[in-house]
This record gives sequence, structure tokens and C-alpha cells, in this order.
Amino acid sequence: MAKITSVRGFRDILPDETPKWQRVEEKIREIFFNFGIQEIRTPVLEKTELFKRGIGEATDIVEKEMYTFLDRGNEYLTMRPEATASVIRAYIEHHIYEKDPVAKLFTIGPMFRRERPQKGRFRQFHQINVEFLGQEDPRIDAELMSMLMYLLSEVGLAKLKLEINSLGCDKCRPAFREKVTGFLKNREEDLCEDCRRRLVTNPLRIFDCKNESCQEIISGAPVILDFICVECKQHFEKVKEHLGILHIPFIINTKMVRGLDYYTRTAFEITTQSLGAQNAVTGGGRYDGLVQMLGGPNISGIGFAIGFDRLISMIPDADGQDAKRPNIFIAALGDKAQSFAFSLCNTLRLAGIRAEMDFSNRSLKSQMKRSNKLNCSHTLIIGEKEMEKGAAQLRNMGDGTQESVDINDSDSIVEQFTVKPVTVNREP
RNA sequence: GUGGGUGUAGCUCAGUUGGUUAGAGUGCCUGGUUGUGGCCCAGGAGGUGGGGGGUUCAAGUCCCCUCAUUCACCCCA
Repeated sequence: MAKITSVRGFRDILPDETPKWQRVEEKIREIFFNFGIQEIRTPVLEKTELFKRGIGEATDIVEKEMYTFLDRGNEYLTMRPEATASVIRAYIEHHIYEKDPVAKLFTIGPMFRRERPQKGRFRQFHQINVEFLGQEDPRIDAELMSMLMYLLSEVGLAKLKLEINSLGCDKCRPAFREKVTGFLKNREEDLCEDCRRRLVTNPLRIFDCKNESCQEIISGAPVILDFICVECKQHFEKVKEHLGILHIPFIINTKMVRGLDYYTRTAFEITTQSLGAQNAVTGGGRYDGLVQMLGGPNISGIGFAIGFDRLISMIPDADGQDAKRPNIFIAALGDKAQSFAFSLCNTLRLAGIRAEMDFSNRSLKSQMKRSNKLNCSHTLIIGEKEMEKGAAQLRNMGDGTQESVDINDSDSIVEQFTVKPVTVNREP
């Protein structure tokens, strides 16, 4: 029979890697807890319309990267390419703003975009999203970014670069957009092929172009910060001020624009070296018009997304951080001992002890080897002799010492391996 | 969607200008003690050379097609 392989761009995360994912996720949840951010879980499948309206019809994501299909009910559905639109949809649908004027939400899960896979880019990838809703105060922008920087350093990333910019609002951005378009129209012939196309579809993206000649042209282009309105300007000033208060280093990148249409005012991106071309670990920004655009009240919001896969690939391996719990391997020799061990193994597990055994009834040497390989702290040896005497040999795999234990007194074995519970006082 | 690289054992990879039984390390199994792991030693299993076609007396090696993968562009987290 021919092998069935996974779908292109969809990968398996194997047992070797999952402890790292768990460790990082645990750390992140802990930080979110301290910052008062609650988890929300939304479906992977949404109506296509949600993303068309939320992300923007003319964006690359919507135009050519979404997994969209006509459902049996004659309705277009899409595997979510990002999470913000879904979270806002749920926020509106369940009237979360009625319960509390401010909502701090996070979600973790797979997203889907049909791009050509490469380093740090998969068709199913994972994001950690945070959305702060109902807060227009620039301090929340600073709070969000400082938390993000803290979070990334806590999970082990170094040499992070925070870049910020303001994209203005729907009052001032259109004017700037026109200004830029006008400026670039005059130099259209010198732009690269892609940028000539962008001039029509999304002129602001030309700022991002890596082509040298385009960069040269754009360096003389109007700067958005000179065009944003007084309110946006003040907001941006306050954001910078409060990042300073929290001692968060940042650089202003007036050329940074975002790829999704819903962003307004504050936009930011954090990059590192070690990722190859996909150097963006995380990015985000303010989206004050999005809630309304999706049929809700006029509520402001700001959020970010971390590329979980990229994050994981940059974090050094645990190296013993996944602490070995006391555990035991039962080496049973002979049929009688094997069936006794089968039952004992279960008893130990039910008592909360990680226990393993080998059903093969192989030589003691082989079973010892396996115990060693599994990194067991102890091996309980039960053979014919032990079955007769009712006393097995408990070998410490660290120092090689052995002691005799009563095999019918499983309670005392359990006691030896039980970790003393640590009491945690957590405010309700 | 565009361009380049790479597909040889479970894994990481060698393999000279085409040449006879395709190798190493690691992992796996067994043995070196009547029933004691790690280190060491010995032996063993494991390969349709990604797939298909072609050139040739002869192809893992050269050519074409195809698939997969990877890096970059694009785009983004």
C-alpha cells in the first residue's frame, strides 16, 4: 500500500518537541494571568464574510491565501487565517462589552494560510493572540507592548527590537495615502514591478519593499508622522512617554506599515535575527474601527499576535528543565513475576507514580537497559526468587545501591515515590 | 505564483573521473555473568538509492519528466 503523508505545509509536532511547546505555553499563561487577561476559544471555521470585512478585501491574505470552500449548506466558509476577527466577532456576538467596559482576552491556536512554506512559515501555524478592548487610553498601548517584551524575554529570547509607528486614523490616513501615491506616481518608472502593482492596490506597502532602488525613492517620501491629525499625534506622544516610564526601549520606524487593513494609530513589530527572512516574531497594533466594522458598537481595541512556531524555533532546548519526576521501572522475570508486575504497575500509577514495565519478559540485562534509557530513577527487580520470598530488589539507578522491599506492601513503595505536595496560596 | 538547493538505512550523512556483494556514525536487537543499566567490545537486523522514462556493455553517479522537501522572492506572525 502506498504511504499517506501529511498535507504540504501541515506538520506533525512530535513527542520530542511537545514538552517545549507545553513549557512555553505554561509560562505565557502565567504571565497573562498576572496581567488579568482571560482566555477565549473560538472556532477554526468562520463565515468567509468575516475575514473579507475584517482583514480587508484587497489584502493578500484574503485575495489568495485563505482556505475557503463552499459548504454543503451553500455557504462560503473559511479556515481562519488570523484570530482577531474571530475574537471580535465573539466579543460582539456575546455582548461581552455589556458585562464590562474593558475586556482583556487571549487565545492560542492554529491558523491557516495557503502560502509557499519556508523557514518559519507553515500553512497551518500557531498564534498567541491578545486583544485589549474598550480602552482608548494610550497607557494601554504601552502596557500591552511592555508585557509583550517581558513575555518574550521571560521565555528566553534575547536581542529583541521593538519598532513602533503611528498609522493615523480614518480621518488623517486617507490624505497621507493620497500624498504618497502622488509622490510615487512621478517616479513610477523607477519602482520595481511589485511596487508598481502596489501603487494601485496598497501604496503604503511600498514602504516595506526590500528592493534597494525602491528604498531610495521611498526615503524621500512624505513621512506619516508629519501628516497625522492632532489627536493621533497626541496619542502617539503619550504612548512613547509611557513606554519610557516602563523603561521599554523602542525605535520609531516611520516606514513600518501593517498588512491588514484594520490597523489604526499605534502599530508595532518585534524582530530578532535568528529567523532567516521570517524575522517577525510578533506584530500588532490598534484597530479602533474594527468592532464597528464588524457590526458592533464603536469600541476601540489593540492587540498583537505572536507566531508560536517561530517563537518555539528560537527558544533554546530545555536542557534538563523538564524535571525528572521520581519514577520506577519494574523488571519482571518469568510468567508469575510478569503478571504480578502488571498489577503492581497499575497500582503505582493509580497512586500517582510514573511506572513502566516491559512485557517482553526479556533478560534482566535488557530490561535494565530499558530502564536506563527511560531515565527511571529506580528499578524494581522481581524474579522467581523474589516471588517466593515476597521481597523484591529496589535498585537506585543513580548510585547503584539496592534494598529489599516487601512486594505485598505497595503502600510503602508508593510512599517512597510520592512527592510531597506543595501548597500554593492563590487569591480567588 | 516565481527562482535556486536537496532527495542514499529509523535518524545524521559519506560515496572519488559512470564499474562488479551501496558504506559510516547513531538508534534498534542479541551476546560478552545462572539474574543487574550507563562505558567498552563482538555480532545481527534494517535500503524498491523519492517515483517514472532515457543515454550506456554498465547509472546512486549523466539527461528529461514528475513528486516531495528546503531556502529565497512575495506576504506575514
